[in-house]
Amino acid sequence: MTATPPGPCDSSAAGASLTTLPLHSIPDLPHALQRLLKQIPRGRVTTYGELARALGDIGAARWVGEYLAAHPHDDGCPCHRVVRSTGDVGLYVTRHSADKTEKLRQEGVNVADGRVDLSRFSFNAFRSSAPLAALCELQQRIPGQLRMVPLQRTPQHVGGVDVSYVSRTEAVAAFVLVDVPSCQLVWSASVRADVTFPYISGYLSFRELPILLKLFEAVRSADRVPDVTFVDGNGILHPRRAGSASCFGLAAGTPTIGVGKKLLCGRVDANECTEELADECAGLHVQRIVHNDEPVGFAVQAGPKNRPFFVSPGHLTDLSTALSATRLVLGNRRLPLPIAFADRESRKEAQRIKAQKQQPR
DNA sequence: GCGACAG
DNA sequence: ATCTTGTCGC
Repeated sequence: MTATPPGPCDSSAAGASLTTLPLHSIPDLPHALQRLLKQIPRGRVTTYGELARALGDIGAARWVGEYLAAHPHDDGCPCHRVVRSTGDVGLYVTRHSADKTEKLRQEGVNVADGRVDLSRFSFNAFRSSAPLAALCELQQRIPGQLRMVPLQRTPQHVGGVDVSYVSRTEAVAAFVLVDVPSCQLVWSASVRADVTFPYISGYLSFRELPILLKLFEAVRSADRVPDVTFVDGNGILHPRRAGSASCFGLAAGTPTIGVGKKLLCGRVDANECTEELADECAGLHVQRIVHNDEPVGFAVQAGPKNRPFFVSPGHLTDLSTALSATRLVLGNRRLPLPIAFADRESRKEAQRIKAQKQQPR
């Protein structure tokens, strides 16, 4: 007998545990960025993209820009030394680019026509542990631990989870329990938590996993664990097959299905896929999503005037199950009902908390 | 200048 | 995701 090579979604790995997802070591990205910032010498500049690269992924450039535009700032802060890759001075934390230009000139950086000559002034020799590169490597070990298997039976209870934000640092996660086949919302719960990891495309799980696990603990305590849970984020429809639905399913040890409103990666197969459809849902369009020559999910259009959504298996489900379960809970809305309900509940709870903070009595 | 990268 | 005026449609 020849050994089976461990491939993506292979079922040879041991049972999932929290050690496979070391949540205790999620890096403090804002702190890492602050440390990099201090390394830029007086009289030199760097770019948002170079800082992102030093953090371990150029994809974090947008967050670097957003963070520096509104961060804890003081007199000694060197954030004026970060400019756009074009050389344009760019935005400043004071909202006045002229302040940034003035500070640069004071330390000998020429600014002509709103631009810096990067070939003369740029600094890129950062010392960094590249925390995002480490997270990327962690993600690459996820797919081998996922179980792509069908559900044992038709689900009777389907869960949905979504996260809303009360502020930049505080989140609310809501869980809804939907009965099948009535599609009625039969129970819901929510939890609050501080969130410090930023949103960076491809790393959503590190932002939302802690609060999702806290939420699922509450679900367990109430003995309301569903047969499968829909998550507001992709499953294996991810550059490294490690979307938030997959990571959540793995960490919680529960079957999950991912739902995205935009296509994160891969391409929509031009051919309508008719085989998976036992066509009883009129006007339902389904097309395969292929990434790196692998089928990873489906684009589902519920109704002719709806934009499609993108469904993929997370953990303890497979492609076929993800689609069939979706059809079980597809109401008249654009999105599967567990996602629509969880979205509504988490927003409602976030609004309630905001109002309560303004009017404490 | 345009397109682009879940939430 | 959130912010946020007006606008469109059921």
